[in-house]
Amino acid sequence: MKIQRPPTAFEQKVYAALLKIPSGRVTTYKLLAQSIRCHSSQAVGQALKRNPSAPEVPCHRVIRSNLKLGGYQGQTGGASLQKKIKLLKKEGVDVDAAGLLLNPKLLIKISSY
DNA sequence: AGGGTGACTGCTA
DNA sequence: GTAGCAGCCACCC
Repeated sequence: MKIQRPPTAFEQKVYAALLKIPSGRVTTYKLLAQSIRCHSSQAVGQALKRNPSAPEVPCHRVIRSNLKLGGYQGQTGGASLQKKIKLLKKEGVDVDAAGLLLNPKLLIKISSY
């Protein structure tokens, strides 16, 4: 079991950007990183993985650049992924059973300015 | 202060 | 389409 740490300024930035994503829309780790002035998508992934505000932050709206879902609830595939898929479909995002985004037009760029 | 890890991305074979 | 390698930033021990 991993201990929880207070969210850093960077993480809070990531969560703030995440909350800007409207319902029925999704974004990639990279776009999210750029919106917060970060040139690394991996750092964003770390923040989401450490995401202490699980359901408060719509981390399920973030997918990989290959149009496939990344992970969910600290896992990179498994039952949690299926849950994520269901959630996205519920919001109007069509995704394949494998986690592939069937409608890339739903991808948006966040504007923090 | 130093080293390793990761819910990533891009290019090449 | 799949597989391997390198680059990248922030976090953790």
